[in-house]
Amino acid sequence: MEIAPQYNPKECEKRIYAAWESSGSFSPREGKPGTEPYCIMMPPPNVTGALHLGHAINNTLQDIQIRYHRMLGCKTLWQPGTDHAGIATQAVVEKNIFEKEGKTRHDLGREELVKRIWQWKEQYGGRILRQLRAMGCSCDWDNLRFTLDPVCAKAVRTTFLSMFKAGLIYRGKRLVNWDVKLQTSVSDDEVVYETVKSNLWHLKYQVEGSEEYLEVATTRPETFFGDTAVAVHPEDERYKHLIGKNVILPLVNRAIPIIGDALLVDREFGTGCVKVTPAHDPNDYLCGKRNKLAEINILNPDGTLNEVAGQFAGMDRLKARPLIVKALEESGCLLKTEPYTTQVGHSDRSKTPIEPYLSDQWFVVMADMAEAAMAAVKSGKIQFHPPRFAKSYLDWLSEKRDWPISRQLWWGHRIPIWYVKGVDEDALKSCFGNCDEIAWRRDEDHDQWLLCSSIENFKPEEKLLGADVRQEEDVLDTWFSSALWPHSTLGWPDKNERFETFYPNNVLITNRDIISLWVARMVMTAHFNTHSVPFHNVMIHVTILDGMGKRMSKSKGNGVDPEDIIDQYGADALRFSMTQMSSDTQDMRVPVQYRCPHCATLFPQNEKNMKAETLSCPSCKKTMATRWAAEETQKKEGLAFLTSAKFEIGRNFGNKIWNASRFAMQNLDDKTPLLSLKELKSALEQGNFEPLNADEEWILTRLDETVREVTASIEEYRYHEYANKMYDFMWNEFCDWFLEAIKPVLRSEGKKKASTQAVLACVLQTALRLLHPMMPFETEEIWSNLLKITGGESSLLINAEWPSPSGGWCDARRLAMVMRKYELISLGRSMRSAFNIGPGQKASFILKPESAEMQSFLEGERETLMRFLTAGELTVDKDMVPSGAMPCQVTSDVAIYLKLDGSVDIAAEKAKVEKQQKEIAAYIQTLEKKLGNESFTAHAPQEVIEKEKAKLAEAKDKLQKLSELSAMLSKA
RNA sequence: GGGCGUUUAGCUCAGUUGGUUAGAGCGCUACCCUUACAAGGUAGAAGUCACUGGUUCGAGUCCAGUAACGCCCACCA
Repeated sequence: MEIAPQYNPKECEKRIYAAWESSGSFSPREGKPGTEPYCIMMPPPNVTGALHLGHAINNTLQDIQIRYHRMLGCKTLWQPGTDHAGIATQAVVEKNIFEKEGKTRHDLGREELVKRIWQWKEQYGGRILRQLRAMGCSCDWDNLRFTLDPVCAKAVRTTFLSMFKAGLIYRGKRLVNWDVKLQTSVSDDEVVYETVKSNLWHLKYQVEGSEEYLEVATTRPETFFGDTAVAVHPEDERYKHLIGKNVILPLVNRAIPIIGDALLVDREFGTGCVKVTPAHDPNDYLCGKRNKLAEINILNPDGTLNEVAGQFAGMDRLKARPLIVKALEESGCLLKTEPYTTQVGHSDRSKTPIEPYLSDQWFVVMADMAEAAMAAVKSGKIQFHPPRFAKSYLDWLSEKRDWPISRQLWWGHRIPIWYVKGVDEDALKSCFGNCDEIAWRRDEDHDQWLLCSSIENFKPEEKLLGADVRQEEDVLDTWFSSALWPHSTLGWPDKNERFETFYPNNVLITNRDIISLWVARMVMTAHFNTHSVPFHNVMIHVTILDGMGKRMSKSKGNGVDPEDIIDQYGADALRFSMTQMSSDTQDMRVPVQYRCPHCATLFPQNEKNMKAETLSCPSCKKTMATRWAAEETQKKEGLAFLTSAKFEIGRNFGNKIWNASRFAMQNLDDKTPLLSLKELKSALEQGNFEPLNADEEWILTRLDETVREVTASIEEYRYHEYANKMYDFMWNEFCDWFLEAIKPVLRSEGKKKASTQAVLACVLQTALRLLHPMMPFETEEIWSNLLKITGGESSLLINAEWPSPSGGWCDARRLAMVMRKYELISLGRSMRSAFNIGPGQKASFILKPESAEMQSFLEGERETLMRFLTAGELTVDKDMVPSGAMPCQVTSDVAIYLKLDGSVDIAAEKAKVEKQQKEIAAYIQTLEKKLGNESFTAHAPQEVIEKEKAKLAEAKDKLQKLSELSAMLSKA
């Protein structure tokens, strides 16, 4: 069978993924006896978004757990899905429609806009699913969920109704973060603060009936139309006497009171006087509540000033600002203007400045649910990995601020509330009285009923004839449906087998930035709906940063498409590199480069070129488009894609595995059994094979340890350890030593050959199983080749059993001798190099072991030693006495001499030996000092003392040999 | 302002309950296309473990403080 000398991911990835899918391997299947079901919910990405490397690491780590548990034999479910992402999606579609057709959502109307967004979803919603498949994610695609689909919608309505019945849902006027562009409120979490250079305007408010005036400062002068008081500190001697009097607002000549408020006013700041605008500032709002002040709204929903602003009514508040300042100045009420740098909240979605705005909103009462969610973590029912992330979760929940859930959008779950006027309660009772799915409550303030129902397409107006019935226009915050994800996707509230099997989920794997937005809310709703935790573990992984240390994100422009990496390096390379990066301490910097489509030159992405539409290649000077290019014509020049050298390690490792396997398979045949570690062990015990040689004992022992360590690493979410252990085992132990060591046996035709083939096949197939969760495509490809060559029945590695160690291959003494052999080879090679003996040139070595046991071991290993050392001659002589000066290296129980034809520079050799002597003498000194210290021997554990003693003995042996060598060189 | 984290080789990062003569990959130097692999092999150079103090027989590892950087939360008119 011909196997290519390089692994080609493109050739096999699609084919293998199709094979997995068509075999039904992604669907949960009956678990083996003694195993528990295992389930992970994929954090649902925004349906119209594109995944970047942050998602790639997230999904790689999930897939590793899923594949590992599948191999353990668990009934395994990875639930995939996407999120409708209310604001983000609607904003994108609205913008697109406006650009193409010049129409706003109000021109289109609700029904049409929602229809358009669904179309958009159908058109672009496939991209992330493609990306996930390209990455090799083994999710249960047959049960793909979407937060707006009927299953999730039912869960949303049911939850809302239960909360309504429990009195946890209320409607109230609140100051919300108003996005004037999208004309919706956004939650605190969706507001980002940006530093803005502005002014601080000092205004003069004349005290009524007095010559005195108060000086107040503001960054938003237009809000003075909404002022309903001026606050001073009640203990402030400067102003105490004015409390209770009024000041006259300039231009509008409205009198407002001077009040004392110790909470709002910081005496040290500015003038110590604060204008109070309850309807447009969060702190002022609270102050207004405390002092029962009027709330005057100055804005229209679109951000223009309303009639309160008199001559400025109808103007955008930002455009009106300079005019208002001018008017104030002309009226003599502007005292001064000073430059001021301030933090202004911006909408994360539309990037426009947020206006605090008073409006009617729906809220969920958090107190009890937050308490329960905190208890779930405090009691250990939910564990964070690493544990420190529990703190940010608990801190956020402890604030227990009510959750504003209404959004003035059209894309989302419409709030299942109907306002009913003109009927009495008897009418409601007679229409809906015996229905569990309907509840109502009186809203005295508006002389109406609030009717809530979980019934799909509920049409109360059809029953309540003659009444004034109107459904709430607002939709629910996206996080409301995401919060239900762990149970809604499993079909809750309907009783079903899937829910019973997989709920609670085992682990949630996510990034830390949504611990409060999402994780906390899932725990709360899970408790409310199911009286259970949604999952037992929360694994928080590293954040991917760009080369400048900034978080990778789509909007920043530094996001790298996983498919770009896969295109260049392959999915397994991406996955391996991601896994290896995934330690739990540091975030991972991934320096990003552009790749020129014309000449393949790589050049770094930086602040300057990050958002450029086109770039010119620093090498060939040709133009290329970036993915920011607005015009398709620009892209015809060629599209630069983003890449990062970080993934070369994965590709190189993949190629190494490929070639090691290729070599192995070239040396196996259809008589070679594919045994597990335990099967091999028992076959050996039954005498079915020749006894193991030292290298075989060593590699099997190492493999056993690797199985143990790697299993623990995955179980405990130490992914980078998993990657590194596999890397070391495959590259440094399996390839560099073992494969080299067994080459002669494989080329021979002796009795031993079949045994060595069996060992090789066992090690290879075990390693493939261990690697599979991390590098599924390549291992699957090699697996199928391996089965063909050894004549095994065809099967998929994805469903193979996870290895378990066997143990008892050889004792520690034997292992130490093998390691000594490798050490001697390294030392010998070092000498070759030091004396400029070329790679092809044969050299002569003499080994001088201390013991007869070592002598006989090394005799037995003569062939390997000679080959690894490219030796033409090798003597093992316990009683050897060096004839004249010879280069030498020592270990504690064997010395290795290099025989040279020409003369040796005795002085140079002596200097080398003396340098080593010095080093080792210093080392011995520190060890002796340590061991001679009574406190050490008294305090340190016995184990450590023994280890130090062994080190000392070994160092002394080594020094002894160096001294002999030195003495000999002096005589020469 | 509050919280969390980071600082180890030129770069990106490991370093498990303190027991290290401090590791890896990339990059660098020298030699090698040797019949699995040049996406490779062999040998090598390279670090005052941010700084200061403390605890300890012993500190990269624990404690306190300082500095720089990053993230989250809150936000002063």
